[in-house]
Amino acid sequence: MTEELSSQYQPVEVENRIYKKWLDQTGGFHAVAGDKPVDKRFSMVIPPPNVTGALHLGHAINATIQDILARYHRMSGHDTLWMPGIDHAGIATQAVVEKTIFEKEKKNRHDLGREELVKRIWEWKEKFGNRILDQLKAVGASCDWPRTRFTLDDTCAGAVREAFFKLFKDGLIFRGLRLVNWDTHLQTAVADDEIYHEAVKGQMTSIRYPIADRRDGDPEYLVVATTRPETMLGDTAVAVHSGDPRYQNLIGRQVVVPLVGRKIPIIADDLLVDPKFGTGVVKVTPAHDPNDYATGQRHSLPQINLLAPDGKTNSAGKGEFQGQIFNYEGLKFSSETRKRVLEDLETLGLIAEKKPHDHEVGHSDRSKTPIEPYLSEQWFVGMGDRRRILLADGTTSTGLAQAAIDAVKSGRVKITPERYGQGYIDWLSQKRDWCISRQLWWGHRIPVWHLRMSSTVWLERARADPEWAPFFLQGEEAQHIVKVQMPDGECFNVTGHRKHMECLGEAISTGDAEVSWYCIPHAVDPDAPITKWLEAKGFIQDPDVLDTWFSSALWPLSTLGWPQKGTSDKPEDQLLSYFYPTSVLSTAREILTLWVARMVMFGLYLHGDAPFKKVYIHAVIQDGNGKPMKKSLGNGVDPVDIVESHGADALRFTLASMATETQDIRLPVVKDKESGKNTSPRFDAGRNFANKIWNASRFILSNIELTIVPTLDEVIQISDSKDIEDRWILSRLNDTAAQLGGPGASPDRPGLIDEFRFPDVCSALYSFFWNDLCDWYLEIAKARIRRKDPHVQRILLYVLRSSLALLHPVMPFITEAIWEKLPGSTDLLMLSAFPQADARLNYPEAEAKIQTIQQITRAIRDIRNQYNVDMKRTLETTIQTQAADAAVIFGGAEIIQTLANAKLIAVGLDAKKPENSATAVVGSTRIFVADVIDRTAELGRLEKRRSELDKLIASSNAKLGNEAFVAKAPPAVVQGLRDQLQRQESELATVQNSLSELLL
RNA sequence: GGGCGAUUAGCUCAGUUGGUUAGAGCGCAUGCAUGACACGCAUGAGGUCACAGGUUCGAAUCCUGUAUCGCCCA
Repeated sequence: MTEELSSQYQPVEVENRIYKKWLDQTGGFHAVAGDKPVDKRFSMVIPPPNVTGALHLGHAINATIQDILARYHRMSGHDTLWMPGIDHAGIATQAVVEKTIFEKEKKNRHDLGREELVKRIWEWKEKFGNRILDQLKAVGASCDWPRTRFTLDDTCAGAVREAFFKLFKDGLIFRGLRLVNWDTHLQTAVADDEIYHEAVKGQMTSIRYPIADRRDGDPEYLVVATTRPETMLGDTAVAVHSGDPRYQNLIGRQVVVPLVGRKIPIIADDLLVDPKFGTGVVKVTPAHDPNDYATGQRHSLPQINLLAPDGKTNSAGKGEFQGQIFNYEGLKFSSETRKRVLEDLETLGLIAEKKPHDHEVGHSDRSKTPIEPYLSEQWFVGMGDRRRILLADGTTSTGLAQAAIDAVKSGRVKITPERYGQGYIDWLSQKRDWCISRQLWWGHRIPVWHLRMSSTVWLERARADPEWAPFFLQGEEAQHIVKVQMPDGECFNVTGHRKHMECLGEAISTGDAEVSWYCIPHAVDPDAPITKWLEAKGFIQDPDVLDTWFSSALWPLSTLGWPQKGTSDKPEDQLLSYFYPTSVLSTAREILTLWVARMVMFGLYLHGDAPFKKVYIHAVIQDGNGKPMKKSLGNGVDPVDIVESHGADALRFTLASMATETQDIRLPVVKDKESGKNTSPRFDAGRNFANKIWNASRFILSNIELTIVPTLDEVIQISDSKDIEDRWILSRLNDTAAQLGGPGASPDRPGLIDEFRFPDVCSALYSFFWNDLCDWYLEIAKARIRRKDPHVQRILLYVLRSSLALLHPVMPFITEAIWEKLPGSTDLLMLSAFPQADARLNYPEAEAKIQTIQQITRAIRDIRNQYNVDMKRTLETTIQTQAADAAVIFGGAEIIQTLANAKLIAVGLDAKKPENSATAVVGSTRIFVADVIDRTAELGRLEKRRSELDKLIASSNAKLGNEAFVAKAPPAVVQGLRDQLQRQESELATVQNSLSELLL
């Protein structure tokens, strides 16, 4: 049957079949809540990829890392859940779909209408949304696929409404007028991280503002420089530095804003104004610049918004100046209005100076158009400190941000590499309120119903209609909870408040004032009767949707079933109580703040514990020149291409080898000549290793005739017999298992996988399998293998099975494919036990002896190569050595003779150097190979070694001659150096000896 | 402007609390169709640890400064 195995591993032939086998036999890697203790459970949530996305190397490296962890823990006997899913990615998805619709049908979203657009996006999602999950499967991800979640599905939506209700009830969600980043093309607020900055060529214009009510000695104008002259229409102050002597007596006076004619104050603000820069006078436009906004807050300045949502100047953009009417309403704000303002100022002679000025302008990542700071009403989650907030575990904190800071500071959440913890804390420490509303149609509709009318009407209704009464009569100020009874008797809690949290009595006493009520029904079902009830009463649902990060922040909770105990009432689905908090979150650093911090906040606030114990931040892969991989640069490598060309295991092994703790890693990118696709020679390393595993296994399989699996005891018994190489390879195997971790690992003694040291995991596996097993053990054992020695067969099968198990988390496909061909394999490898190190398999004496044997073998091979002796010629070798080593060499004579193709003529202290022989020196041992002498070459070799030794000995002597060193260095170090010096001197003597013999 | 990271062999990276002759893979050189594998085997060459100071008996490792590259925040 082994003849069918080709001499080169063909991943495409096995990967699909193996993956299907896993799915079939594990129910799609299905995990259920069981009854294991907490330290025998392992859970992760996948960072949900964007529904519009395709797999890139960042996903691939992260999926590899997570899958290594999942498979390792599963094999270690832990109940293991890896929760998959995708993110609806609000603005990104809507923009993509809108764009395709426009290209095909020339219709924009307003032509389609909200309902139709959302329907189209869902259709699009059904069609393309699973592509990235299929790609994750192609790299071998063992996620619990039947539990796949989508951030916009019913379960996640229920969690969003529950979270919103609780936040609102506790006063942590509020409505406010803030400056947001406005995308005038998509007509929505966008987050800071959705903006990129681009240098544009602009102009710095200096404008004269006439001083109002001039007194003697006053200048006629104050000169103000700006790159955005159109914003002057909304100026509400000009500012100077309080210590600036030029303007000292003008502070508190007024200037007239040209074109609009408004009188505005001259204020002193030392934060905004740098007296050394420009004229030392700055215009202040609170509604159109973040710094000016802050200045406006400090000085209680009015905010004049000039911008309509579509990017045109609104009705505030007009006025009268010097008897003339100026009107800019309806003009594009940053282009047409700017042009006209400049022209009008020019005509009035109010431009003092114009000069070119390059500056950075924020652009929307989605529409590629310039961002306008825009003052608008938005919903916010309050991050800052307040009297106290109650967390779900009953403890309190001063605020959401503070709670998340404390979780990391206290070690409750451990971030690896540690240095990233500081960035997380710094970002949260700003405690900036989180704007959660987006003027989009794709996303979680904000669950707020709003009604505005005069307080007298409210009061009339409350008196006349008992259904209205609760809003006025039962509201508890502290909780803002109202119980509303439906006509059929069902009750719903509703939380809500009137604008600015006024108390009801005051509102009514203000007479006919307009009063707004915001209601948030406590209902997980979006079609619950309460919403109909509210709408029948005239309440209208907020048109906006929530920031995508709001639902992402709930991801560890919502996927596990929160606010319920699990995803269903069945015991096996009680995921939240069994798997929360999750064990590890593996992700990229750029979302540490936007996503990770918010998950921690919500986890603590809503469910009383941080959502994960550890956060692992993986490195970012760049191209060979240190440039980030970007579509626009065309320097990206598509992991799916690598799966096709090299196999998933090669991809995984290579990526895991690169997953260091530095911030960035480079992957040299080359274009494949045949396919024209980007690839990298680095992946060859993984492919070659897979091929090596394949061929070694093929060799072993074709040479064993066993039907049952050897037990550990059996193997120990065999290894205790005469063959030292058996003890040696078992000891090496055992050491490798101990390094990686496995069931024997604990928090006190973590293995390399537990410590996220993936490159070390890979190199341990590589050097064991390739160097120890293939290069040495298989070669040593070949003679026994050929003569069908039953002992060696058992050792081979035992070592191969263990090796495959150790390799499986990193290279699951090939190991499973070989495993199924092994005698006695009934279960899947992925469900077998991860090898555990066992002290009985440590053989230090065998390791030391084989090391000596290896050194002798290499020395003989070296001579063969140096003198170009044909491989086929057997080298007659004499070894002159101490008695102790002689015994070892004698014991390993067969190994040396086979591997070096040598014949040992004599070994011992009195072994004589034959005529015309070459000499190799290993410590104090001399190895003579007969009849290959080349005097010149030999002299060269020995001289070179002598000069190396001279230097080393000089350096050792210098250190040991230093009294301070001997006195202060630890005794072990001093002794170690003395021993080393002795060895060096002994080797030098041997070399000298050989040299003088040669010169005779 | 503030913070973080990187700089070690031609390339990509390791190098744990400072301590014996700084390691690996790829690439390179030489030889090899050897009953698992040429995606292989054997052997070898190749490093002033970015630069300049300092601390120390001792520095790739700790400190200060400089340069270059990159990331994050403003």
